[in-house]
Amino acid sequence: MSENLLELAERYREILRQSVYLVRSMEVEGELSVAQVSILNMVVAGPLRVGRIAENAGIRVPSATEQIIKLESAGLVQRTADPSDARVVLVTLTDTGRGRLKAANARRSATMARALEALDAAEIQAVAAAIPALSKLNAALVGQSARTADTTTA
Amino acid sequence: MSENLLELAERYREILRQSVYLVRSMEVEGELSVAQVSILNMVVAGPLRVGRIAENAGIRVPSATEQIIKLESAGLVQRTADPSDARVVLVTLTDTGRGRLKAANARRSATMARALEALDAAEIQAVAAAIPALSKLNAALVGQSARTADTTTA
DNA sequence: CCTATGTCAGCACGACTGATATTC
DNA sequence: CGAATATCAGTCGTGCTGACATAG
Repeated sequence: MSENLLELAERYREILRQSVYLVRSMEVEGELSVAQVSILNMVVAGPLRVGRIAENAGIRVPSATEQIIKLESAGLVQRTADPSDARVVLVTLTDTGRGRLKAANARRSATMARALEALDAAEIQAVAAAIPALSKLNAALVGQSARTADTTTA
Repeated sequence: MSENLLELAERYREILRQSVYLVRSMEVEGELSVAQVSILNMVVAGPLRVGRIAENAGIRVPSATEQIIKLESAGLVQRTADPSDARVVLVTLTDTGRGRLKAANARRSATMARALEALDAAEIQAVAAAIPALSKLNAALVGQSARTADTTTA
């Protein structure tokens, strides 16, 4: 069994490797970057503190701060102090940000959907059926690596 | 149907977004990077020219050159002129490179396999069943973006 | 002379660590 | 005062474009 798992792991790793480059190649001049879309997608539901954004994104707080400042400069989010704790900065999506995010998401999803059209019904079904498992797999990987951050930082 | 495809596209994009960061977080100090492993994996089967490596990796030739030079400095590959065409540089894996690659692959696959163990049998089956479809999906994405490279680069 | 192949130079983006306010 | 939160400064990795050298 561990044998089969290892083989599956290798094959999925290869898929992932390709995907990393594909995601990069989906970037388009003048549009929001993947990093930016990721953050904006997080604050669609409501204001989030910087630390929480970093955690969700799988990056360190300073990296999140940097992106957020860029997004603020572009007028896509707003930074406000948390009234109950002045150390905390809450990031809120602006209307402009909402619009740009929607457009970026639409374009990216359309690109992906177009690629999905190259698959036959059974293959599409297979991808759809795997989504929950892949999501769980990602969660397991997060818990596993858990970065050195937790123990190292601060 | 296009509706369903769009929804599936969105969900898969989310998986992908997470994966990009997870791949990064799998990096370990002092070990080969993803970029390097990718290239080394290509030359396991035999010598490859720089242009071909770039193409396989989904990067531009200068980027490939840079990585390859680093790998050569580290003694993991060797660059030799193609006897039949002196413009061509052939990249060959050294024994050292083979060893280091094997170790890196083993560690990464083990990490992935450990995460897969968090899944139940049905979920593992779902992932395994989706692999060919995902592979095809990646291929479709490659063909689609096709980068501006082809027409732009001299 | 024109094309193909690869390399060099310089740049952009996005992550990281370490150090520093500010607030609790 | 120590811990938590965010930011600033400086660095690194890895990609890109444009210019260039060499070979076909």
